[in-house]
Amino acid sequence: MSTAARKLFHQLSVSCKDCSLGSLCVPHGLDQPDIDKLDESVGHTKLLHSGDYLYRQNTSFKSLFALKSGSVKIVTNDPNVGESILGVYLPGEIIGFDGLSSEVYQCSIQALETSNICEINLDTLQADIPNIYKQLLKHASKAINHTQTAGSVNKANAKNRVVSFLLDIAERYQARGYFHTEFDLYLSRGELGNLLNLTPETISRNIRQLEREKYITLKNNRRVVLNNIEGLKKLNCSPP
Amino acid sequence: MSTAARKLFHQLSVSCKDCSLGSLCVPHGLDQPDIDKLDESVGHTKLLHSGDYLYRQNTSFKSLFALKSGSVKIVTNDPNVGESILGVYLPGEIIGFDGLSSEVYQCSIQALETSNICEINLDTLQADIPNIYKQLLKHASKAINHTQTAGSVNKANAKNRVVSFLLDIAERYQARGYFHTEFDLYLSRGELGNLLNLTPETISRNIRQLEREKYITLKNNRRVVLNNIEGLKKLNCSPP
DNA sequence: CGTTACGTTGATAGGAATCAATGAGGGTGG
DNA sequence: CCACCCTCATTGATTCCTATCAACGTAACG
Repeated sequence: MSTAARKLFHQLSVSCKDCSLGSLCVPHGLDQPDIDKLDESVGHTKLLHSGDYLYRQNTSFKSLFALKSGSVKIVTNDPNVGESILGVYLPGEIIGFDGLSSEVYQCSIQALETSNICEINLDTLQADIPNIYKQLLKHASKAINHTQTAGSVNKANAKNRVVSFLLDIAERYQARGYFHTEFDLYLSRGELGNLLNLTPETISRNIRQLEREKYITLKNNRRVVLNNIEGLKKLNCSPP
Repeated sequence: MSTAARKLFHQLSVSCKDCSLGSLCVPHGLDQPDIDKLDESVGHTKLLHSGDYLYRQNTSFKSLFALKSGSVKIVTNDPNVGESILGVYLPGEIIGFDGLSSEVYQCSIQALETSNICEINLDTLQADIPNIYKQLLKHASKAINHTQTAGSVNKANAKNRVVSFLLDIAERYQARGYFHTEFDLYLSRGELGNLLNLTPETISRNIRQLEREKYITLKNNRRVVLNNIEGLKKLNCSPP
């Protein structure tokens, strides 16, 4: 880690009330005493590098986590099917619900880039902050809604699935106030295909066609610029 | 409603501690005082008939619900895509998480048969029972896991999707102690196709082929008998 | 500079969608 | 009670989209 990076990292180890995520994370809706209590239960920021695991499938549940910066993928490994990528998490999103019901993580979380993550230990929270459970329940609810709509993407053809994915990422960045018309795809064509139930070849063909149609521009194959978000949305509204 | 049915209905209006669902529902993990508090927050059992809505998409969130008997489907209506069936709920499962994060139900719930449903009013629960939030969070977590695995079914071919659906229903009945090798499909071929991202014709062809192969037996087109669950599981493990 | 993994592009094959026709069941009204 | 209608299910023929197979290009890395 470079000196500059180290400095940046330390800046990120702040308390919940000073955290740049602000209302995007769990504390939203809590009053000051509750946030202070939350602070005590939130461990130091973890630093993950690309490829590092936050936790692995079939290990015992320890905590929920809040993604502070970077991005990670959530994957399951079923011996019959192989590795399935279920989605990606962006800053401000809560990770770990997959382990809550059975006390064993049902998925693995792997960093797609350098990422900072806060640990939310439910045991130390105890019953101290009832409101925080309400907040977590809301996050879980949002996760359910997102997973469900992501599942219905499978009804669309290949092109619309790719477009839906790009728009989904853009909207999630936008909802959190990030620049949303240009971002890195930290997933390879193969991983995108895995996520969208398509082959790498089909992903490539459709991304290239979107580029020929001027909807997007590619930089170095991994960075995508959305030139015409409204056009992309229309594409999805009126299937060919 | 017949006299017998009315009598049955009244029998079902019992308190949480006497409910036949027992540990399958929310109270699991709560102590007696908490269950008593829960009882106060649980409204009378609602009776729904086939086609009735428990709630409709885009209406404001009121409560979570516990399905006591019967079955319902959860659907979303996107003007671009039309109606999408996201899944079915069986007895002991919690309904309504889709409305929790935004305070507006994101889906509709429609009864597939005569069904009894308990209402769980979160407002009256307040902060009285911190543990209940823990329980609800676990239910939400389970829902996330289920939705995710259901989504990965879309990677399979048509036959395996049908098999996965049948096995999923069977396992959920079994987990709750119900007879699980014979049950009614309250979904039409078209609805099954909608749920599994296939056409009614494809559903029909695959169901009939499973019947020809003796894996299942159909009664009146809607009732299915699983003759060889182990065989069905093997089918899914080793795709052709 | 070779190696390796990833991405692109083309040709072909396969599986599900679509189109079309018939069959079966359930309810309604004559 | 039966004929009719309407919806759903089934089955076959054909089409279309994506997977598969194959070859080549490209970039990062030691």
